Amino acid sequence: MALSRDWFARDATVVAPDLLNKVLRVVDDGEVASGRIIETEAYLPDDPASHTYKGPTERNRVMFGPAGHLYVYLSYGIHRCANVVTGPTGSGQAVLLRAVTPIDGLTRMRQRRGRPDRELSNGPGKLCAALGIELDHDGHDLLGRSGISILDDGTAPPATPRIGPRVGITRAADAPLRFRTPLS
DNA sequence: CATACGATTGACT
DNA sequence: GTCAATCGTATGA
Repeated sequence: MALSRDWFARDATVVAPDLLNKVLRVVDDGEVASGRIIETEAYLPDDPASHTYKGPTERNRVMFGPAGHLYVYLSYGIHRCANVVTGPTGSGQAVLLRAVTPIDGLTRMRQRRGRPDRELSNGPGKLCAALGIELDHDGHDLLGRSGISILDDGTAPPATPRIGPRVGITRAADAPLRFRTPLS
């Protein structure tokens, strides 16, 4: 079932671990691709590592908008990274989706990625490529009936998620804001 | 206007 | 393990 606006409007440090085991689904022209979220990272207000740290800009405007929307940006001029906007409107926080395990649309994912199954969607740029998330999706409402959505299929989040430092950033990298489902 | 850099990935030694 | 690719954004002249 779909998640509510209030569910997303909680603090990023709460939403990030709660997103684990939720299903990220992309419907494009009737074609479905989906995966179970297994790794996330929280980006907070007044977080030196967050894109919102220096205030609103053209790129990060979605992060200052209402929760439950998708923030997509171009990373290293090549890759796309997808985030879920969280918290009160205007607070500028989000959760980065770092990895999913494929559920539906495996054939299309292999086609898009051209990599071994293990590397289909085990990274923030990889999952966007595998699921077909584009820069056009920046600002997309996850509660809408079309396109990209996040669903609860009844699988509970892990009782004890593995928590660690964030990855691939240069500032405040030591903050324990990275959440991952323990290996089965 | 000019330029340095990044919430990454994939190829290569 | 190391390192180049690649370009929008931010920052400074």
